[in-house]
Amino acid sequence: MKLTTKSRYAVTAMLDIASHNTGSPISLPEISNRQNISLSYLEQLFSRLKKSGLVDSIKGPGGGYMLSKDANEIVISEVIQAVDEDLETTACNGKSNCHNNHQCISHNLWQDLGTEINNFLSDITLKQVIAKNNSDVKEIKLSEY
Amino acid sequence: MKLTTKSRYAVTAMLDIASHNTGSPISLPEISNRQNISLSYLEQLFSRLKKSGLVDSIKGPGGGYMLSKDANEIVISEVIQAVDEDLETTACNGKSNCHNNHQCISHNLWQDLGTEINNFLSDITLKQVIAKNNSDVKEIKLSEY
DNA sequence: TAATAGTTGACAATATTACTAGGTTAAATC
DNA sequence: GATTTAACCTAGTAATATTGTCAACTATTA
Repeated sequence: MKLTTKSRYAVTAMLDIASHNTGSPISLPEISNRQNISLSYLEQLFSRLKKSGLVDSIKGPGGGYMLSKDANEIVISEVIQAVDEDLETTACNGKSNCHNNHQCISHNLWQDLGTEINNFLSDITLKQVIAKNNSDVKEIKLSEY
Repeated sequence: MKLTTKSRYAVTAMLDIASHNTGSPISLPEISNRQNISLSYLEQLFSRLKKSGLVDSIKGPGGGYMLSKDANEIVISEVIQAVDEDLETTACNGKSNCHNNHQCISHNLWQDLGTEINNFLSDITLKQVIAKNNSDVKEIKLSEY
């Protein structure tokens, strides 16, 4: 699980579509204006999102992108994984060139932590984030979902 | 909260020190060998970690770095924040150039999510990660801490 | 059906960040 | 005091993120 501005842009854009879900597609220029993300960059991100099957596209005037499934079926982690390839696993992990125990241990520690973060982000859907926001609650608490 | 290889290297290195805590300092060449992280890169990371007050250093032969406080007082999030400056907050956030509501809403959505991730990583200390690993449990579950 | 404008899609160029290489300074041992 | 080991500093290179430009496609409209 990698978490950068790229991830944030992708999630933000998906949230934008989800919250403007009127049945008709949302164009990238719209999202670019609303979210202050460069159009070129959005195009690259949505190329990935489409390849991952998270959005469908329609060309021409009135076209744009739509969520491929319902907003409560798309979790944050899959959006992130669509645009940010995973962190490389360490060279040592499971391979023969790891000579001492301590090395593997430390590597596994981080891997487990990464898994945990991933689980965390797999529990939150686009819809949940938006619903929570609409209810005017300042802080989002996972336990409250 | 930003999560990259840089973060992972820093956390791994800190875990390495914490798990070899014999009172005497740990040198970067040691960590470099055990964790397969380039020495030069470790030096840069530890420059940040020291500035943030997470480690103390001793020069010369037999020198190295030590945790500045106990391993159960250092949480994962502060290690990450020491080496990876925070994600820039969006240009719109709280400023006058945000003209429509949707924009701010979407920005806040991500910010809240970021806060939540940060809270999550603030609940886990170096010591907890190591203890969990020593107990031979495959998966780490936050609820079990 | 031809022209036009809105839109996705592909590719090059720039900016930022990750990572490496080499040298300098401080402390310890011989 | 010379040598070794380590932190510390400065610059360079490689990779990635971000932006800019242009081509290809599609619906509308005349």
